Amino acid sequence: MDVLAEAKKEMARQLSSLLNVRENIILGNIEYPPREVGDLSLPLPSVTRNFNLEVNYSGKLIRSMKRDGIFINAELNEGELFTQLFSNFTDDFGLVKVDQPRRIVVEHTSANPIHPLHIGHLRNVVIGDSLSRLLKSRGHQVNVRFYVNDGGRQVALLIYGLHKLGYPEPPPNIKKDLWLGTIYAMTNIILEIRNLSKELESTEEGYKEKIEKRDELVAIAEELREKDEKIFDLLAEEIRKDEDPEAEISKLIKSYEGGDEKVKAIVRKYVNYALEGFMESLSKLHVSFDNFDYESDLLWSGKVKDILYSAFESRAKINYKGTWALDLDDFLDDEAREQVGIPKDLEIPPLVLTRSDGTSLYTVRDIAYTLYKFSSFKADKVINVIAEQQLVPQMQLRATLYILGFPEIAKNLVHYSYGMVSLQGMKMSGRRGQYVSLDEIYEKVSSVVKTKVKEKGGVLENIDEIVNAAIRYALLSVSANKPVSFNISRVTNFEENSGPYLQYTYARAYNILAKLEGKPKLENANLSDIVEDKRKILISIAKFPEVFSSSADNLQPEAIIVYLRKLADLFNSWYDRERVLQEKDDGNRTTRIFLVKGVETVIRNGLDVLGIVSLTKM
RNA sequence: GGACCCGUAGCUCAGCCAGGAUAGAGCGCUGGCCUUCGGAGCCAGUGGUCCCGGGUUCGAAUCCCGGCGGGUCCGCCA
Repeated sequence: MDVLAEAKKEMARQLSSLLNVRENIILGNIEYPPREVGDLSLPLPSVTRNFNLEVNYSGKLIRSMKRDGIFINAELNEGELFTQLFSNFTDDFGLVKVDQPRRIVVEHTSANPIHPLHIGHLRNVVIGDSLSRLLKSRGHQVNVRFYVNDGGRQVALLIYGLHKLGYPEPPPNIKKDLWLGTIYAMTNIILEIRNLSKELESTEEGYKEKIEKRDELVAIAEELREKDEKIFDLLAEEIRKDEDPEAEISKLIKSYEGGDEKVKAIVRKYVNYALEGFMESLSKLHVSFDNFDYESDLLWSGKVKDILYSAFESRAKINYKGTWALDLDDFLDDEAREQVGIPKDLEIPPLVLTRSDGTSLYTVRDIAYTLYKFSSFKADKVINVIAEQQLVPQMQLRATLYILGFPEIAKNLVHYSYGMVSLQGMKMSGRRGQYVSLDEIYEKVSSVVKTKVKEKGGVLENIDEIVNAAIRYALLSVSANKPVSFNISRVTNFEENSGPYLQYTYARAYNILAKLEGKPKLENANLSDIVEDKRKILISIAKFPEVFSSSADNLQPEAIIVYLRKLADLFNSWYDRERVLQEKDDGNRTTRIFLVKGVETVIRNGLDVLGIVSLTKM
């Protein structure tokens, strides 16, 4: 039950008759004043021209109201608030369910199965998982999916490299995705250098830049070679023997798309090795998926072909650079753009339908996948957690869906975009093997946590949960659309602004309650003890239902982080000043126990929707 | 060149979408607090042209327009 909402209603009801303004208009303008002038506030100019009035009201949840300049400030009756809040207090306090649950697909992470997950993926993982948890807690039906990108050129390139090596098995002492990543990067860089050298032979144009670029690539190649000289040299040798590697890769894509049984078995085997590695990394962060969708299944099922057929029938079809494409720009009017979230002035590039060799392209496969996500879960809404770099392709996707006759799907497809992650200035490239893997990050944070726990004489059993909290907090506390600079020393700083700080605060609250003998009775509480810190804590607890609901409805997990940190600050300040269990007065002790229970519950529920485990010992 | 994102304290960021009172945290720096429920804590101090210039408004960090700086994208890659 949202008692604070009741208080606001009471305030609005009174002012409604006084100002002759509709109640819900007032309700929508009530805010929390920044300073200690009251608990709730209505700026008069937002609802009326009549500023010069006097208010005199004393009611149930609202103790008093008075005008202060252009504001009407109200003071809450903390005793009534306390009684109402705790007379109906449950373990799931604040996790308010929506009236009309919806069916929502969240697709996230979906990393290419060709190299280990790195820090860029980590942001995707953490955002996607928190959104899923938030929406579930809000009462929606949520389906979490991982798109396995096994249909493109990148996997084909990896398989090409593995083919040159005679399809080796990964050595037992190395993580499979890491091993694949090295082979992929080696293959890619050898081919890049080869292609560049060819260009240098045939053209004078941009000679100097190309030489410089080649030198850069050679330097990267040398670094890669150090990882495993035998494999690198063998790969380079075998690729050199190859007359036309690009044709080989193209052939691979064709036979895989065509469903060649031998190729299928090989590709699936290695792709699944990569996925095994992913899941091993992700399980440490408590991330799981309901479905893994292989691109190739869409191809083999004919769903991609169906899309192509209808695209070929479309009046937007054009001939583009020697192949077929859809002209998205001229077939979307301003209204359509508005509906599917494409800026009016943006020139949206045509959607190329197939490669000249007949093989399929990512965005086209993604159209089939989008339709599949909607239909297989009967989804009202699909949220794709994808980096901002893919803004334009995601727009092309929505535009195409609109043009091909799926306007509703285009409208309900949400691109949840997030900014770049950089690691202390270093730029990452999976294709070149330049990245810091998620496992490395995890290990680094973990070793710092171990050292700290030992220093403090804490328990070792929850180290993994502290690492998870530190990582999630660091990535979630920055709004998704902002770029993030991931800095290990900041992530491993567990002072006030951190996940472990919240866990620590939780443990404090929990352990007070754990030592409790007997059950406190609400009617024994001394309401006049609710002053200063305690009053602030009470009001803060009462805000949780509102914070949670709006965080979930606006897809803003960071709002919960900010709120929990403020609550933890309030609690810790008070904790240092006053006792709970040692308090002599029974009435005061009872009041305080209820407040601690409130804090404990709110932090537990808040952390839970963020995927952070509340610890009772650390 | 065009489009999109970002610009708030020395550093990292909340607040901006739904305008409201004297702009908030953490780190850093200075100085204090361990006989009491867990010091990963608490208290005090330090620190701001909210990138700049216009406009709208009773009121702008927040909305609009124009700049500046940084990033991203503009592929028959994903």
